[in-house]
Amino acid sequence: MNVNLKQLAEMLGLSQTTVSRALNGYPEVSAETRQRVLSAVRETGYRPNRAAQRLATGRAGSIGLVMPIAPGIDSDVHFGEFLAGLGEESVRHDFHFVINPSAPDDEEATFKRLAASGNVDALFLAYVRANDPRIAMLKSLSIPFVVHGRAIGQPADYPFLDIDNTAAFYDATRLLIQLGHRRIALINGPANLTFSIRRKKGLQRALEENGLSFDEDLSQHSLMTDEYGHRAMQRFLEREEPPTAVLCSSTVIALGAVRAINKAGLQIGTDISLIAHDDVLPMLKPENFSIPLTTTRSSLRAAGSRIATRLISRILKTGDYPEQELWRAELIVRASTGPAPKS
Amino acid sequence: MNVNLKQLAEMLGLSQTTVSRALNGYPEVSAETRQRVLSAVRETGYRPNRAAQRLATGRAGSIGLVMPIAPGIDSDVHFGEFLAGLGEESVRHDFHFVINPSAPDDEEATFKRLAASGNVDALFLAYVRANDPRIAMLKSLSIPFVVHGRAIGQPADYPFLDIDNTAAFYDATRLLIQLGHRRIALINGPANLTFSIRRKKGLQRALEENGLSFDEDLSQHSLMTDEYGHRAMQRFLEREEPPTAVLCSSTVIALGAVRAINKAGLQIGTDISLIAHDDVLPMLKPENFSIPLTTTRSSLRAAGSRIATRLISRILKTGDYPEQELWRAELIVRASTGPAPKS
DNA sequence: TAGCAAACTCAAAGCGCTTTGAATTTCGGG
DNA sequence: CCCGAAATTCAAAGCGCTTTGAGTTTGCTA
Repeated sequence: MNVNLKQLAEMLGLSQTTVSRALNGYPEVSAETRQRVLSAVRETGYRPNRAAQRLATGRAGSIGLVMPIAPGIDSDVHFGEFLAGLGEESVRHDFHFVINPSAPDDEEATFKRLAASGNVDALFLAYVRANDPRIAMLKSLSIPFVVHGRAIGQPADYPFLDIDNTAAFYDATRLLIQLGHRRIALINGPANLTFSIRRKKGLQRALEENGLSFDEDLSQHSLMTDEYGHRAMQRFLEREEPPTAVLCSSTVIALGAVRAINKAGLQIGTDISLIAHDDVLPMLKPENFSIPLTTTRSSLRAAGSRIATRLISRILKTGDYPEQELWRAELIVRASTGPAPKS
Repeated sequence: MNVNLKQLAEMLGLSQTTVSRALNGYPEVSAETRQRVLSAVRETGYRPNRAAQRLATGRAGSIGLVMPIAPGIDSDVHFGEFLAGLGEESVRHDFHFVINPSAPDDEEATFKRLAASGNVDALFLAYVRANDPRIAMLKSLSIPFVVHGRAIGQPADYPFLDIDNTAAFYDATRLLIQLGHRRIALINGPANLTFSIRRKKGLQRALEENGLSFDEDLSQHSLMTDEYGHRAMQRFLEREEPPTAVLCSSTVIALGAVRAINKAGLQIGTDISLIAHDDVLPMLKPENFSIPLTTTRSSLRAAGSRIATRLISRILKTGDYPEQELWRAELIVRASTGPAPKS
């Protein structure tokens, strides 16, 4: 049914070489011949077989991701948004992704398999953990890669794109301190992920620089869902001296936190201040909360798009991009922050 | 650096044939030889090149998806959850996905390209539209596929998995009617998607069967985000005779609707009843809403997993699954539904 | 009109694997 | 101790493409 190069060439009375060259834009084909080839392609609906192309060139036009998955593991909203960013850029260059699901304890092996399979031209790693062994492994793999995030406790000598999480939460905390807050709580992402660690550090640093002490009990780690946000906030509010302000690592967490605050009959922005990190999820905009949320903003989608750009330029050897980028999150003040209540 | 089959065979003093057979579990290899081969693989870290394998066998161990994407298009939370389901099952069979981003108006061509590329063994289609031309196209493609959802206005003579959306919203509406509600609003998904159309039909049918008329003005279509849910609900509440009950096509929509209701000073479950469709997103559980939500429930993730199962069994020609499945959503009554207020 | 570079086109090799059909070895029975 | 069947192993072809190195035309210049 489907035509292949050989048949196409035969139909045209040309050699495979010429047809291939005509298609791939080589200069040594006469304009007339190229036209003939192109219109034959249109008529027959010829599409080159990617596997063969891949085998011949060593390039596949694809980016590989490993998706940790297991019956118990929840999907992460943020993943979809990131993917959208990757896709947005990839589609321009006719690239695709190969997503390899993997049991969480088998991720390294999956990466290796993916790289060796020849199915992908580049790899991408996210959800970086503190001293992440996967990075060293990627470096050993001789295939381009970009890390979204950065490890901690090992030299940053690999290509990455990260946001300055420490600075983001440092700034947020400073704002709260300026408003008079003293007890500032944190509902963070999972404890082993570096962005969580850095955000906590940002909070801690700002507190200490202002002569305040960091209270470990006011810091919670959890999955970034509504439910956990709610639970954590509830627990904070049950304390003898509840915090007067809270930082949330995601607007999804904030959702639950806001609910807990409302339930407790407190008013956001006056009784308690809240700042969330905003990944710019289209599903959930901080400005649409009943009390619009003050946020540290950095678009996850933009990050995805940028990483695709860099990866693709590496593969195609076009353009020249910095190997390491640290984006600054914007602090956007809305109504959820206000002066600390007099106590 | 990486070994290939030829080198491996050379090292072992065997032919490529034998090594290949040993690896792929063919019976005509002596147990001893097989052991030698396997341990050599372990030592060298040999991984077969998938592109070559693909070229030789015609199979790749992959499922192809087309992801519509463009700078303006929002990512959909539901997509990630579905992917998790697909992944959960795929990982068991060492399958992967090839995701091809595509401009929305180029989807058909992208499907064709994907199928012809030889990169995938099966295709998957979601977000079915009313009279979706993509289905006819898939049928013409001679590659297995499963549709998540069903078209309307064309024979259902293709493999699909869908939930009975009509029945779900019919049941939900009946419950509301039994509770005395007469003005029931609907905040639905995009107007061109078949699940939206069917849900509306369910509502309509239940109303008419009970001698109530369907009011087109009480039905809104929108993207399934918090923001649109909020906006739609707000508009409903501004009417002279606001509805006493509302159906939401997603818990994400419900989120915004609840907010609008609260803002209007109304009490959910007494002043106004709400039923949402629950895709079982881990991020947002209906039982955790401040007033737990009555829902029609059907796990999107389970659907993804099931579709992967069917697709893979088709590819591998193992097992035998029904070609068409219509799942029933469960109606789960919680606190957000109550008797209609006396007016 | 010969001669030469430039412009085209081609045949064939090779990417790494599977699989066919044939060759070789092993083994039990006569 | 030979023979045919069963058990192993192998060489080579082929999957569909790119690319090298060489061959053929064409268009000018001298």
